[in-house]
Amino acid sequence: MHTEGSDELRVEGIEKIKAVRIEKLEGLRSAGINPYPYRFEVSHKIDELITTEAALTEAKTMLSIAGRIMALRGHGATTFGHLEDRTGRLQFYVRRDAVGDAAYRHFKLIEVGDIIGIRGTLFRTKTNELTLRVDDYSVLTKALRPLPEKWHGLQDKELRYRQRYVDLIVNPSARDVFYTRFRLMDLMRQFLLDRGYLEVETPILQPIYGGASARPFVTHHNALDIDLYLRIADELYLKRLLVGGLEKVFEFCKDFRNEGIDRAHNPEFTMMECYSAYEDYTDYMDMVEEMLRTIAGELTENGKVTFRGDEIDFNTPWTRIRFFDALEQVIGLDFRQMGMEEMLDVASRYQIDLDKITSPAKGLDLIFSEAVEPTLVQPTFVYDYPKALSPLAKDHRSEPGLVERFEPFIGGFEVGNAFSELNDPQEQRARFEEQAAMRSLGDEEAHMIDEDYLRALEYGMPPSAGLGLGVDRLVMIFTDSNSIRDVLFFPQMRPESR
RNA sequence: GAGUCGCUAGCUCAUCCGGUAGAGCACUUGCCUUUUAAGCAAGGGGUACUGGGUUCGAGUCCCAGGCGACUCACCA
Repeated sequence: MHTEGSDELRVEGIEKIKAVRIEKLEGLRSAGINPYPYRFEVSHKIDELITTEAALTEAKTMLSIAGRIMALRGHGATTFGHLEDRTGRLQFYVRRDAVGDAAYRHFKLIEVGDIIGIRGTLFRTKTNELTLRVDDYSVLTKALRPLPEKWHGLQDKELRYRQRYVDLIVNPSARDVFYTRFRLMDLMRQFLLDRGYLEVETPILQPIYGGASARPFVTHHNALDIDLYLRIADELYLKRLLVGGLEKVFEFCKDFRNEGIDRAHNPEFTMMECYSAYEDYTDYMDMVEEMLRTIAGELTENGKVTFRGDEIDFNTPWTRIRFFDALEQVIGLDFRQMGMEEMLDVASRYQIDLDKITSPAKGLDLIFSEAVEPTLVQPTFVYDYPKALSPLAKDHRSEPGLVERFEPFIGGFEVGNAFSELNDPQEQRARFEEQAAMRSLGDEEAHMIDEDYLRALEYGMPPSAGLGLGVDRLVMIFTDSNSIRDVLFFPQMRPESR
């Protein structure tokens, strides 16, 4: 790319800044220095230097670290700067008489944002800052663009989301969120592996979508000439594996739902779904409680997190309340025997759009979301849901009209969904047919009839508990993030114009 | 989807009632061998999101569009 030439003087703005940096890059090349070499021998990460300083200084150990230059302060024949690697930030000190005239001259072609490796020994400056005295350095990567302002960092949320790589360079708080995210996923994975679960993978491209109520993305396979759906859940595949005898399985499942984007929703998001043969939903309430207590214990000092100003405590046993009891507790009415008219009256008190109440079950669902959910700040299980809302859950063993289902709530957020899994193939077929009827009435989110899944159930699926946890939402709670975009590296955005 | 707010230098932000578009950081140049938010000094850098309109004159007022943020409504 040749942007220079006769009108070089007219190159301004970011192009001018890049041109200057390219000029320095060429300066390095003409001095025989490759600005993009292949490797560098790193002896220590910066946090190791900090923690083992005394021994290293005592032994005058020759050290090497690598990272990005975040600050430079030149003073003629000396230069101070800060180098940052994944573990921390360290001051370095370059002297002309230590590195030599030529190397010092070439060092002037290095600037903030470049990645370098340095070798030297530790000392403390007269202001007592731990510093690496540089004997020798290597340019590792020349950067052509300047970093954002060092004090305020990158503030513009749009830029932070679109150019996450820059956000991660300059905003430590952004890095922290993602370290927490992936540590949480590791802890969840280890918790399940420790209990004999097998981590599996199931299809993302599915000929029939199911396992949740949502509109899917559709794509097309050319060779087979069929439409395929990006999965909205992996539930029905994991339960096929239970039929196959795998007994305990889980998957970190990227799901895709073709719906709106807002603070709590991204078109692709991550669920963790797990299933265990010979257990039921009460076992899984215990497990979820223990899992989150374990995770909170590892991620926090005291098992407590602050989310939107509320302190959430994972140490104490969770509140467990039945769906209708929760409604009664908040609203003061028994919804079990309530007629449609009275329900509509209640719904109108909570500013619910009455047109959305297409069935008694839907009305209960909406009233619950509006009136009860926001009150469930401390970890709470709501259980024993109306059957009509749960086509994949098993009938309640003693209460007709209910299913053995629970949802964990934290910080006013629904963070998951679990049940004793319906494994009666005839009952499942009947439930699918109800869904199909709703579909034909125009409910695009109702389930499709999955004949292969029914065939699998006909071979026999052991009594099982199943659970889906919304990973993104849990990360939001553990990082006190207000938006799902803050816990996804690359949230979905409209394409940049131009 | 609705409402509110925002978009000015690479970044962070000013520009008061419509009157020549400014600062800090970054960058360039000079000086400087323990500095540190930024050593000291000087200098360069602008399609004010886009397109219309009003006006002698628009970053500023009006209209339309683009992108985003926040709040609300719905789905995890």
